[in-house]
Amino acid sequence: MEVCRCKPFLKFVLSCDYIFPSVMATAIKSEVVLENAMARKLLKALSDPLRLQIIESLSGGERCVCDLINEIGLAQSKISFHLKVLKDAGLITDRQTGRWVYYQLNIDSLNSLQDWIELLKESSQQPSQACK
Amino acid sequence: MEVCRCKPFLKFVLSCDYIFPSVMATAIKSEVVLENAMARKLLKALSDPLRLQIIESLSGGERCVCDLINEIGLAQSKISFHLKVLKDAGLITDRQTGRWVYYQLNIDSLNSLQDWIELLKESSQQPSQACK
DNA sequence: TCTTCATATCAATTTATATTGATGTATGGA
DNA sequence: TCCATACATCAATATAAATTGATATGAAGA
Repeated sequence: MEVCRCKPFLKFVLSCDYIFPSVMATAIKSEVVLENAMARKLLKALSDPLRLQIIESLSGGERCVCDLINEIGLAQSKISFHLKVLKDAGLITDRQTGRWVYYQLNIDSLNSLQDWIELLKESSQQPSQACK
Repeated sequence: MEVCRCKPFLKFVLSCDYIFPSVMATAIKSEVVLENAMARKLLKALSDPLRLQIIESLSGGERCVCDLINEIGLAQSKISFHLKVLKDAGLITDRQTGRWVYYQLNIDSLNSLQDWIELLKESSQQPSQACK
């Protein structure tokens, strides 16, 4: 009995939001295989211009919401909304100190995304053909 | 005169749809720096479940639209719509033979995306801080 | 030329996402 | 305890994207 190897090519390993332990912040490769659904969440979060602007801001280091509001110059509710989307995707983490909430870029999520793309590439470079 | 290095950290090099010459199909690294807008287009294109399914199909090799319709089992106009989005993002290329149009995954676009993410990571790992 | 098949495109609708302005919540200082 | 600040959340609206069913295009065979 032969099985067609064309279709499902990405291993489904993780399925929740607890994917990026900040513990492994120094890892170069993520060692974590993203589930497609999680990868899509990351991709969609990054694909918005405002959110990308936030990410760029955070790439300069930790920022509180008020910093971001000043840097980007937009309504607070707007910034908060997009911070939530980014946080839900695992791209950023937050930390509260007094009245301030500081957000930080989560490099692990970017590593995981790179690895996920790598898998996509690898699976497509197999010489397997036209299973029909 | 000091310039704040916090903000703009991605080089803007290319700005049109002619980014991925199929010529360089064997390159491992893309050698192409994606403009943010183009990167966002790629990210958004990949973030849709149906389009990802199409990409997965195409990772098994070239497919005509009718193949995709059979494999995925959805309306033709739907498939065509998403193929267009993927093509506009540079993720796939097409080639017509008679009545059939064959689509193929463009690995270069994935390389470029990986490199773009790499830049994002690198810029955020600089010890530059709090320019305010 | 007429017909069929493969695919693209379109207009109308539905669904998802983002924006806005307002209100809620928790913290710290007076 | 009262007020101001920092941020989150919400309801209403606006905008963008996807779906649907129909029609258009263009190639190939009769």
